[in-house]
Amino acid sequence: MIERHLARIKARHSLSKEEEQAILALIPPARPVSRNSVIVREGELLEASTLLLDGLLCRYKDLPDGKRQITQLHVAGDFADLHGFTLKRLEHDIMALTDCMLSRVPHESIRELIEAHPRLGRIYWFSTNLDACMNREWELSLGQRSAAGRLAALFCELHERLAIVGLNGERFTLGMNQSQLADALGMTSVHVNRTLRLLRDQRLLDYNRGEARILDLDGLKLMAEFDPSYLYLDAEPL
Amino acid sequence: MIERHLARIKARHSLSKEEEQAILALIPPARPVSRNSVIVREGELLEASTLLLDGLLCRYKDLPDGKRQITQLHVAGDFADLHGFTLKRLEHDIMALTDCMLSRVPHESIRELIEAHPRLGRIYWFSTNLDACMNREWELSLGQRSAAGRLAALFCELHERLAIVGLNGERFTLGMNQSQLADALGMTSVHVNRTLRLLRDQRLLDYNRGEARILDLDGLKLMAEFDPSYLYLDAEPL
DNA sequence: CGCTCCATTGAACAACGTCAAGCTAGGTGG
DNA sequence: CCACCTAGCTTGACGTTGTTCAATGGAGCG
Repeated sequence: MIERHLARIKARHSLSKEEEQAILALIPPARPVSRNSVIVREGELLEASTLLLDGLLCRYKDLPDGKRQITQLHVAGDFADLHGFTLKRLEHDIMALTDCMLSRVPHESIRELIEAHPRLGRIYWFSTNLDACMNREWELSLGQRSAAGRLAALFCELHERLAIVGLNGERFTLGMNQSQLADALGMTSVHVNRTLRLLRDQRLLDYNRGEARILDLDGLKLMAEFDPSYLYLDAEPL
Repeated sequence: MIERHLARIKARHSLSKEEEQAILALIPPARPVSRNSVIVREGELLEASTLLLDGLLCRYKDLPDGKRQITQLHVAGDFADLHGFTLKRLEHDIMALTDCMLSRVPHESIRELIEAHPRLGRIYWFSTNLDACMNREWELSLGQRSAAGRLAALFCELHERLAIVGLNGERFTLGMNQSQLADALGMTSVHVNRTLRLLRDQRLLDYNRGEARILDLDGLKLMAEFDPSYLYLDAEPL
């Protein structure tokens, strides 16, 4: 499953044999983590970053009054908290949305890797910048798109990102219930339910108990005004 | 005005004399840019990053139907597009909200700097990760806070960030009109106007033609449920 | 069988957007 | 100095989107 991480990188940058070997040597054996486990707590001091090899994670922030915003999703191949390498503590939690396989990479190893391979340092820096691009796209969604547009944009993004690591297809498992979708999209679970029905009635998307099925990808893209350029699938060489 | 950039770094990390000198040597003389100029266009190939020494910039994304989301503001001392060092092209525009002083730092110089000073490399990586923290905080605002809460949170954040570079005080110039505030907060200018009146009537904030005056900072923080930990003013050593 | 979690639905309501009209301040030209 | 011009602010009336509250239903599981 480590190939998914390599695929994620190679979708944007070429890797020499040496670089590829260095990355493979970096990654310890994965361990399973079950659905709904909190992987990283806000404020906790970190000495390693978590690579997601299988399953789905989310980052979320809570307000004192109990409101929650899911700020990002992570699919297989993603480093969930590579930003922890420089931040040392996160300002959000990270939770497993499905059963997952995780590998903990010590910051010390990352530091050695990028000192030996400065270009890999820039590639991983790129990777955290790419996360920020997705954060900004979600800001656009939350601020400007309608409820249906936000839902459509979310599924367009996931479809693209899963395809990169070979998990493409019109069906995929999200594991999120409607209440969690609501927390990601800045709406209530009741309204998520109604908007999902709307999309189903329009034969765009079917979502049932954590299982997504895309019925009409072009229709979804149109509804979302989706432009995948923020995913940098045609990145410049580093 | 270069001290503002140093102050921004030093608010989170110590700098040795050598590192400080290396940064100072990096930064070319600033040039003025007038209000409403577009500094960087989406998709444009970048060979330098822009350091903001005075004034205010914003990043924004547009949808095909004309809706605009301002995803981040930059105050004096910020690198506006350091993420361009690895991304090479941005997925958003950058525009001057006020008359500004800018310095263009070639990517080649940045690369030499961080190869000579790996710790500065990590500090600048931290800086782009900090930008992402603000993006996530804005996601939280856009998704979960009320209109008044979003406005309050924006001004709390700006007050903190300006204080870091020595521009503190209850008054400051934003230069944004109500329509631009609306684009940043995911609402309409009409609703911004009404919400500003609400905050003025509650003696929390006075905003008049681009000039902000904070009347009751604690009250604003309460209204925003503001927690400044995402600004990392107590960062761990790198 | 009963429990629990989640999805679904309806009705009332609140928040925010839309449209349109006036208003104000500051700039410009005579 | 005044007349006018324009961008942006303000306000009201009304429409739409999304929320709240509460009840019902369905699926998996011990």
